[in-house]
Amino acid sequence: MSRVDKSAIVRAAEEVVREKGARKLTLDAVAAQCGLSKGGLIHHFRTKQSLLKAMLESAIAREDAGAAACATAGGNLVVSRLSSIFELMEDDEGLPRSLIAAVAEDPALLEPVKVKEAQLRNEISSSYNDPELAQLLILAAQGMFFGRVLGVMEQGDPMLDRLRERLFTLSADLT
Amino acid sequence: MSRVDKSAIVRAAEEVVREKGARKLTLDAVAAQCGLSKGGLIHHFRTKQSLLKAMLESAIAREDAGAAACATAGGNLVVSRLSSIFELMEDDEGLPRSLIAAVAEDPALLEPVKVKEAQLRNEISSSYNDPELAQLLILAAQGMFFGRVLGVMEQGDPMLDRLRERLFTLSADLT
DNA sequence: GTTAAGATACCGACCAGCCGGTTGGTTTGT
DNA sequence: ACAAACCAACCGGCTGGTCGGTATCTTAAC
Repeated sequence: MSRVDKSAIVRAAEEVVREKGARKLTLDAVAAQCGLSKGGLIHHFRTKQSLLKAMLESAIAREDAGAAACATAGGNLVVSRLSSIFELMEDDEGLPRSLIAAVAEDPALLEPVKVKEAQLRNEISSSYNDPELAQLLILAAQGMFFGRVLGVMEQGDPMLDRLRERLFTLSADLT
Repeated sequence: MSRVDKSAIVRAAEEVVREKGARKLTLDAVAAQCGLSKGGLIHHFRTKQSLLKAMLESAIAREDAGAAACATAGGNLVVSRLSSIFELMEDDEGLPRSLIAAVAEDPALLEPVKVKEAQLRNEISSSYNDPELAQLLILAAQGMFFGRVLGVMEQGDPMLDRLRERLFTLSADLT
């Protein structure tokens, strides 16, 4: 076996991003963070892009888990999706922004996100009798997500809470 | 006077981004694109960041002009804003994505966007008797914008058109 | 139980290309 | 003549990736 496994490396990479920002996500930095030499790191991820991909997949998995948890807790599809988006908005500070930066520069990384999103759209289309409205609610939440994560919206703004509330009440009315 | 002015340089930079992507937006490339040496370029923009800032401001100005045009054509505030967002979504291919990448890595560039957005929120708050709903409509459009620009949503999707339509009908009902 | 052999994990020095920015000079406009 | 515009060679740091080697583990034959 190995002293470190891939998931530990991904966590280390996330840590680096959180502490130093996307621009400083360097192979040396990641290696140092998880107590590995660059050679050792490269042994696990042959290229930086593959590491980015793993980070993206990890993030997606986490978000999915959040949504699933809320879904079993009784929320409908849209409500649980909204919850997971807002949750993601709260806890991690700089990680989402950095992932956005990475993705914006390399569209190839998006593939997994794309399929997840397509799945979600299908589920919505077949679950609600006004799927467009349901879609729009999620899109609004995603808009808030980007606005918040990129720093356009202040987090202290009470407007933000009101909008969040409103989204939930609107989505509760969905059938 | 000079053979080239700042706006020409900004246009050249946009061209580079559109052709080669954000990662390849290098001072040499921009200089070459507008027939200037790197030294000559640096004479106009002392640092790369200042060039990025100019690009951002130019983009904001364009989007504002679009919204203003629609506003004088009779649309209400939200409608004109939606129009300008969708317009931006259509015409430029890789530019918005690259600007997003730049901004995500350097939050300082966001300041102008931030104030514009704050202004817009204020106007909305005092113009509609359900400002939250108006906000949500714009946020949904922005969500679509990000989804489309980052490549998560396919542009051929008929769902996209339906959502756009729906947003306009909803915003037409605003008072 | 021991050992030989192969594979896997890891190390760290090194390299080559890229890129932002500097500098010292030349041209061009007034 | 003076300044602004511009040029082109150069520098230095950073970074992704390579490479030749060592250490640790697995397997299996004896």
